[in-house]
Amino acid sequence: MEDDPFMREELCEIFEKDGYPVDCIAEFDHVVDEIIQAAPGLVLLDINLPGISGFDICRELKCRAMLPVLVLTSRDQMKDELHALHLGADEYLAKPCRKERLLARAANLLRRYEGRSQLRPGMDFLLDSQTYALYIHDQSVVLPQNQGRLLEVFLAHPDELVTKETLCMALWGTTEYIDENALQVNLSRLKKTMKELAMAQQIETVRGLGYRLIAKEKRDET
Amino acid sequence: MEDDPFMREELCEIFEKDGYPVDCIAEFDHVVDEIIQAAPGLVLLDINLPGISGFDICRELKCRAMLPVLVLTSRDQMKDELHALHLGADEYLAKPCRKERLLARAANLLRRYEGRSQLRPGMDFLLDSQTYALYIHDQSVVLPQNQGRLLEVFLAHPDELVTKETLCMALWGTTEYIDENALQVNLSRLKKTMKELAMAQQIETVRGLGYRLIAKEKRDET
DNA sequence: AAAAACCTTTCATACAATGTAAGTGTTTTT
DNA sequence: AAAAACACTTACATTGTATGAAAGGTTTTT
Repeated sequence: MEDDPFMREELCEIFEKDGYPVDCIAEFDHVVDEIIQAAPGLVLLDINLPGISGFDICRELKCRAMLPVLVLTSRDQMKDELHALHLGADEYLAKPCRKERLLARAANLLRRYEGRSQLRPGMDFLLDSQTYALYIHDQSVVLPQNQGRLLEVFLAHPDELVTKETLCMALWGTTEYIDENALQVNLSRLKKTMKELAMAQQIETVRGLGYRLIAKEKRDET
Repeated sequence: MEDDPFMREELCEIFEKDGYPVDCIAEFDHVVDEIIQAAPGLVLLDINLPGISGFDICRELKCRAMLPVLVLTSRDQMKDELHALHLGADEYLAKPCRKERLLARAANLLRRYEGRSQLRPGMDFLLDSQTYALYIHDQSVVLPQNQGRLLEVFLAHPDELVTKETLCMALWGTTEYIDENALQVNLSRLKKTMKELAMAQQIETVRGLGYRLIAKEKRDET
């Protein structure tokens, strides 16, 4: 995705010379749909697009598909970099940039995602599993440990049922004794912050069995 | 990494039976270099190693590479857990331990780290100005507010002199009264964490005037 | 050597995170 | 309809972390 025709040509050439098939996109309506349709192995995204924010595209892409995204920009400001990483960009390169470096990064990304690229149901947020920093809607919040651990478990099993035992394990590392109440309190707190952040996901209760993370729209199916 | 040959054999078997290729390490010189060279998907680390501290290895590993680390230790050393988690271990299991549990944790860690890009060209760290989450060396830490604010100010003026007034402003929003001591204490704490994280930048004191953030190598120029 | 500027540690306080306990709400069973 | 089981939320006490005050140490300057 690149609006400058000259740059676009050059990028295409670089990759095609190396044997990669390339799709160029210069029109940016419904671009995410298009990309998902095309199902490429890697997305090269220029942040400086006319009339539309590359950040928004990046975020939406990362929400709807598990694809490696390489962000290109001339603005080599720290702030943009941060922003991009929040939105899940995998790499970030300032242009101009040597083509060897670009190809190396691209190859690296492709290798890393090999066999794993896939469309993913609506995740509109990112959770740093080390700090439990939660990035959503260009906001970021640090979750308390317990809430972070719980959300992490749900993310590892999207749409699946998660038993109370599993959740207790994640919190206290033991299956022996399960403190139902403490778990409920922590879940309640997590739900509250999820609501406050207007997340598109919800924690659904499966009476007698456990819980499940589910997109809000899906709530009434089943 | 395991010194006991019997245990080592057993662990290898468990994982190989499940289809994971395994490298065993029983010699602990330059072990971190070796690990980084081998670039495994997961490190299994015994804390009780002869002649060397598993904690140190864990810390160094986490400084220099983004790898999931699963710490193993005997059950009676539970208080080590805190220590290990502080050094960035991702999981902590007491042995003996059922192999299903071990495999589950390992699989979970592998999943969690998969696709997580922490390569950051240019600056070797990033600071989220909302949460003060600091990303460095494929680690992430949430700084206390004051340390975050200070570092933020320095980032806004890289290599430039920053006066004490400016810093106090950032901390307490006033120029009227300046608490030199409190500022010094907070700077001291920031320096400490920067050292612990092995950051390539340093805060340099300009006697009588203020402070300056500067790359370590540059320190002796001027 | 003495003074000035700066640094770091220790301690007390304030605040946030967590578990306990109690009370309320909601299903399911009788 | 009542009772029981399960789930949710709030309030409070405890614990742990972040912070500033104070004191003593170190480096630089005179």
